[in-house]
Amino acid sequence: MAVPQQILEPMVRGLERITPLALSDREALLALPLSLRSMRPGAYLVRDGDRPDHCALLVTGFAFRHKITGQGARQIISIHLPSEFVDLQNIFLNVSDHSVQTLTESEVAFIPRSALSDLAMSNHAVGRALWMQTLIDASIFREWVVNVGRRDSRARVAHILCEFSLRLEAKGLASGHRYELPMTQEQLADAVGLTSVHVNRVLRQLAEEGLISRDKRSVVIEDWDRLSNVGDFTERYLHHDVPKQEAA
Amino acid sequence: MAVPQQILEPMVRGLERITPLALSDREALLALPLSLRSMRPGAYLVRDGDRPDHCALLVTGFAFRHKITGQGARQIISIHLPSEFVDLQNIFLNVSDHSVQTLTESEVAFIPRSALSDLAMSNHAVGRALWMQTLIDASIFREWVVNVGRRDSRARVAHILCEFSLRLEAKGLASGHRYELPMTQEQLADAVGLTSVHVNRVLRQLAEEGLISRDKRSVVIEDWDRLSNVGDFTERYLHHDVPKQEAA
DNA sequence: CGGTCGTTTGATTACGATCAAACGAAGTGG
DNA sequence: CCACTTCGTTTGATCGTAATCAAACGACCG
Repeated sequence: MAVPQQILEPMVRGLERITPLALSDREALLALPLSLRSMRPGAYLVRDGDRPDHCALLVTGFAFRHKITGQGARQIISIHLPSEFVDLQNIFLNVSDHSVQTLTESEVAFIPRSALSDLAMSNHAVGRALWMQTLIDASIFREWVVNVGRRDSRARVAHILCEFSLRLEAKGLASGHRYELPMTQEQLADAVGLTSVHVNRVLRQLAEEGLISRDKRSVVIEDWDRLSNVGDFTERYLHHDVPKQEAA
Repeated sequence: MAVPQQILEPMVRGLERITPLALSDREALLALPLSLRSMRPGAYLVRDGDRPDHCALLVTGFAFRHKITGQGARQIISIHLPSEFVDLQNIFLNVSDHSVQTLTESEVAFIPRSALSDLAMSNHAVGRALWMQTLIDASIFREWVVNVGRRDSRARVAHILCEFSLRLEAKGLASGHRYELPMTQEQLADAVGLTSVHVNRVLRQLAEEGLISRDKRSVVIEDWDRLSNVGDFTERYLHHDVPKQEAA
């Protein structure tokens, strides 16, 4: 269980990787009101069509956003790691256009929309950081359009494995291209626009070729160069280098 | 050729459809410095990897954003109508993660990044409006992920035809579900993740069934109910109703 | 120990890609 | 003004990737 003062701290550190924050900015963020709830795997944080009065922040655990088509097919639109906002767009958009569910047992901080939007409007640095976070989210959506629209099955799976590795490592949640993938193959399939049967075959083949190894949910990228090549992976879209670029 | 004072006016009206602006907010937007350029079809406004020092606003004409995969395939990520910003995320992201090209002969206003970000940070209403515009862009990206990830070819094409119709009508650029589609079938194919050959067959079939009719680039949606049903189209993701919802 | 959920494997099908070619419209230059 | 090119559309034939259908297996859990 997260200690109260530490609940928002990783989120603040995440924003600081995007843009500099003064001590007062950090304190304002840490002082945000919130209600903390434990959620079981598969619990809904937001439903398509909701008019949420709060934004959800993952304190611990993983979550995903998705939409269901009229034919009942599911497309997963993004995966979220601990310390990330899962529906920051609801700070200003009134009706949610998609659903968010936990992947794992999670602790979720619900922050009132008004408190978040007031802070974003009154504090320039915080507003800028939150806005930039939504811009980076959008960049990842764009890459996912490309992934499902123009890559074959091998590349799609390889690409998403590379993305997870870098995002987890950027948060210090993994190292050495080794991590726990908190998704079933069916969820992975819905993230890359394939069937779970086919994802299974692709994963097996990537393992046979020595690009990755797997055990249960754990993934090790054994050959980053070849896997990122197969997955046509370039990290620019993650914008992990934003502050460094500013200095350049 | 646009008259100087009127260059930014449609953009301002677009932002006002999103969130209320005071007279002073409108004047601040209209006073933004810009350099206006005429561009031929296919001209690049931004290139993947650029560090732009300005944001591009389409004054007249149409444009699209895209990425090219390592295998040379192109995925179109969004289409932009007159009066829209085509790369508003570059207000805060330093390196562009995709390219933007005109579809048609266009007039483009290049606004210095610093002028736009200074205004967004100093003027709450303008900042909020621009932020919301980037959030709506992101919502459309999410729907496109679903479109290319989980819909069959008929639905993909029908869906995008419905989207264009509503977006054009919202700007007063079309009415009666009748409009000029400023794209080749190959560009349409790259937007929906298909080949141009297959898009051609789908369009022909939709026309044979009486859902649409076509002549050159002009499209008429003859049966909105059936086409939106085939395309699994729901307009929520366009967030055209944002202000009305606020009042509710 | 049965039951559920997720993974794995095999057999067959089908949707959209690919390859190929003709056609039409618009633009260019002799 | 007409040949000629270029670009986009259209149609046909064949191919291949991933979907679908089906079933067994393994792990975890009550």
